[in-house]
Amino acid sequence: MYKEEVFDVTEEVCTTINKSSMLHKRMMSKILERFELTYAQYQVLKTIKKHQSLSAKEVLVYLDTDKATLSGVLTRLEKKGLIKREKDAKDRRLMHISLTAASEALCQQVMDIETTCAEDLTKNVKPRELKNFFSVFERIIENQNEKIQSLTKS
Amino acid sequence: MYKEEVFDVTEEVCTTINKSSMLHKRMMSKILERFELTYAQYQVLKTIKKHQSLSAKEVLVYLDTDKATLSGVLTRLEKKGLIKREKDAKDRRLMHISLTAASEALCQQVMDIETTCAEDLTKNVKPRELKNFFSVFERIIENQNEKIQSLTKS
DNA sequence: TGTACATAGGTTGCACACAAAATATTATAC
DNA sequence: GTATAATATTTTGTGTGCAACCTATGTACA
Repeated sequence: MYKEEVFDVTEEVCTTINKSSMLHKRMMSKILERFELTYAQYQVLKTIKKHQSLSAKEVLVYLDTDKATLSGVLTRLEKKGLIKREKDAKDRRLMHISLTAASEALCQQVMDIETTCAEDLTKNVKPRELKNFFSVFERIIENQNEKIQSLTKS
Repeated sequence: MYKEEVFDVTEEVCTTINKSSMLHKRMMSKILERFELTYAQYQVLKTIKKHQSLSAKEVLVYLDTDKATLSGVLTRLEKKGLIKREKDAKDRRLMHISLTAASEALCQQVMDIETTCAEDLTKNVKPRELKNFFSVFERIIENQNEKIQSLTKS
């Protein structure tokens, strides 16, 4: 009896996390709509803005995403004139990616809206509760990574 | 100072949720690989199994996903012989979707594995902590829905 | 020096997320 | 009783997620 309850709750953890993630993407998409940006594109812009200039590889690490996906996103951003790509003079495999003046301003504008919005999401959560929430979440993510590791090996 | 800290943490909530969601999909994809199923396909099978037979519309409500996406998933599942689609005799707009003997067994097999895996994800989380975790999460999701509502109206 | 390996990045193919439009069928208004 | 609106589902187009493969460049070592 007790065991079954644990199982149910545990499985609900996953569906809850997925649901919330989906909602967040929907929210951001709604916000980004009028800027004609997708969420993935915005994340890339934000990451580059934070570090001034990055290689594609570095963006991959920061966003924990896939190079094939990123490649497409970068192509579209470049086409829109929101990023510049330049080959490294020394190591010609490397691409230096940086924002343009237009995207600097655009990105900052969205970041301001995002901050305001994000603040509302935890408006009725006490700091102490939020801290515990993170503590549990960190353990879950650690366990997820472990599980993926063990599944990848076998 | 304090305010900035709150903002940072809040924004981290979103990235944490997204990260965990991504990890869960990766984990499930790894598990489903050898069954030649995708996570979306499995979710649809599981939903139908739980309710014996559903219309596409009903599956949409349960999974809170998109009808265009679902249509494609159903087409692929039917092609693999894992679901049957039959038009309702009275209302010929409705499709009754049900599992086949093959997919009943397949789905149960995956569900058993999933249960075992999901259990591990909260292995080092106390029941009380998990309860609080959910309590916070419910509020966040409620806030997300509110925010999306307000963005959709304007 | 040359060969094997590693690394950064891109391309291709399949599946999914989602908006918009199309299609088919039923319900409602008048 | 026919025009109109509503509903269920599919189709189309763009962008993303990801595995597999390809290319170009750099590094290590015999």
